[in-house]
Amino acid sequence: MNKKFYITTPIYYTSGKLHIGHCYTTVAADSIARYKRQRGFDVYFLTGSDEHGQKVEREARERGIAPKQYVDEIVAEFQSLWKRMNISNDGFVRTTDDYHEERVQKIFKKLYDQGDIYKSTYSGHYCTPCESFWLERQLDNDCCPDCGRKTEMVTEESYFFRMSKYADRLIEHIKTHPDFIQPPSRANEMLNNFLIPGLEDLCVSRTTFSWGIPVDFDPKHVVYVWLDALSNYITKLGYLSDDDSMYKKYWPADVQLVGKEIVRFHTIIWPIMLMALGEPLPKQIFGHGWLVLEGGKMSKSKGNVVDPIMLSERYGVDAIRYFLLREVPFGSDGVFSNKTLLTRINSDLANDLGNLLSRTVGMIEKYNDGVIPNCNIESNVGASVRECALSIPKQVDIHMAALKIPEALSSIFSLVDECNKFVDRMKPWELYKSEEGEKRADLNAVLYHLAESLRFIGILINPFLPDTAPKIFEQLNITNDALKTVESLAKFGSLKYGIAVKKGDSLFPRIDIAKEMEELQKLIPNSEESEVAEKAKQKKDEEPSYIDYEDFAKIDLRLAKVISCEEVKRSDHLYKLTLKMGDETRTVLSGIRNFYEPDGLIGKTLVMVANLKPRKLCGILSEGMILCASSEGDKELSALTTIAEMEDGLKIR
RNA sequence: CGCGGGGUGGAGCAGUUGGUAGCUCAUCGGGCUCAUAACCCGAAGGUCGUGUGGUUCAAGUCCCGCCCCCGCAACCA
Repeated sequence: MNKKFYITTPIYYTSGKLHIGHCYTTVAADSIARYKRQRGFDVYFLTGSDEHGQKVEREARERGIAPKQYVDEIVAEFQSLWKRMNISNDGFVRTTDDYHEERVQKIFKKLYDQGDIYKSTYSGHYCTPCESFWLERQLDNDCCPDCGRKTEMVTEESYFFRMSKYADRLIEHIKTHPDFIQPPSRANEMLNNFLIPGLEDLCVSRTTFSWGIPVDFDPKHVVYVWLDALSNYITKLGYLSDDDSMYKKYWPADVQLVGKEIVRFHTIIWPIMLMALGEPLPKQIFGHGWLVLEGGKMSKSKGNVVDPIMLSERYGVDAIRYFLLREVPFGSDGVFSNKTLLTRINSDLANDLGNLLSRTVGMIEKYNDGVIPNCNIESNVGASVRECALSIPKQVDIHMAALKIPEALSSIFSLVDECNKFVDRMKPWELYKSEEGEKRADLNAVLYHLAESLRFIGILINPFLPDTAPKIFEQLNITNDALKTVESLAKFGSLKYGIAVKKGDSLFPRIDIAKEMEELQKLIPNSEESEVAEKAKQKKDEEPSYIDYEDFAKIDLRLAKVISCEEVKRSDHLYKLTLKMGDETRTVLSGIRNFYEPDGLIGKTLVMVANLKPRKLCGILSEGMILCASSEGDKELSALTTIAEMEDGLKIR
């Protein structure tokens, strides 16, 4: 009987498109799953979608469709993305699936019946228009940090989960199971910040919205989304159902991959839920780092393409997988930029791996009529290659045991490296030219060792680059499945001789990075900024471009008097201005906090774009824009006004 | 204020229990021609944020002080 291995990704929230970061988590989980399958484990790999909650409800409403219809569309996108990325998940759980909802209700009921969930009252600062509760410290002068309106104290009945009861047990578990939370720094974080200071009971029901799983014995409440979402890991396996054989077989999970932002939920709420249910805890919660965009924050202006579909269409799925797996180190963050992506693809995949296959097959064609030669496998020639090849599987295993995927890949590529050096050292082209039989044997040995090493590489790389490995086998014309297994790596020299190789396309075509960077710039769909910048640059070089008067006339410029000015709490730069424009009053956000004190603005009459499409920023609707002059890099800035004092509301033309 | 992460040759990073400072990319020089202008060899480049601080025979590594960056933390209309 094979050993089982259960691995999960988080279920992703259906409030928008998935980006490269989600791909990272899922590709990592996929590689681990494939790796384990390759070593003979009975693997179950689960991913899915988290579909409930207020945010989804609201988005659906804005689009005028039913929540279910909305999530269906998004989930279809998720699934097609995973298909495209070659994700080999065994299950896909949706929190709107019947079985899930039913089992979550059972879990809730069970916890309630045994007294771990109890009904009580919750009081908090509530913003009615936003339908949100806020904590004392989140408030902005007793006002909602979202919309700025006054909040009120509201008391309502809610269900609470007795987390406090299990806190000590959890602390104990974390301390006695050092592998439970990985990397260990995260465990310290959880202990110091949350567990040791003491846990409060968690409010696990909501009545402020309805898009969720109703509490079956008290249907005006819906189950708190995290309770709902976390349960997916066991509901999918049939927990609390008539047929829980899957659950019995696979639970507890061996690895649960999560992004660092949700480590907290997975290492506190989730284990406590399981303790309360009397179920075993997962063996490991692994909080991986993030793929951050170059420059730190969101930086559309840097012009980085982060749409995984577009990237995979351009360079191939395996190139993207390779980059993700290689670039984010164990437990910390990796950097994404177009340049690092392209450099990585070129140097590792095209120059080293792709080229090695290409030159190997090329030489076999040229020097041995396209047939893999026989050779003495104990010859001195290639001893270092054999040694290297035989040592790699173990290295990979060691790294993978600690989920150090980048290091595992690096080990595999050290064999690629060794082979490339081997070629130069042996100079097969010279061996070929000499007529002596001795050299002929050496040449055969070189060719054979290269081909056999590529077989090793193909097998080892398979879990990470599942499209590439078969291409390697194809060109080497390896058809026997026994020669594609990890078991076959115990011995160097199993590759059959006398078989004709089949030269094929380059595994990874080399990319002209400079050209490609330009292309990418043009393709960025969400970065008007960079396009605008580029166009502006062009214009500078060429003649000025004119707009018609009608174009100008479209802009409704007005004088507006500042009535009030306050800081937007959730921003470092923004002021919330209240402007008077004749009879009308407008709220406008402006990023000029570093240049003016509120008193310096109040009473001033400024120039404002009055017909700019309103947009929400920091949760506040901004209904216009203030015009300012500013120097390069915003070193200096000054708001526009009129030379003579004029009445607010006047049109500017 | 807080909590966490970090500051190592041009860029991105390794440096386990203290013992000659490494890797990838980029740069420069050379070699080779089987290969995807790829591959191989070599070189230059670092007072390891800082304190003429402490411990030590010995500190990137341990201790202390200081400075800076980043995340937690919904952002330039």
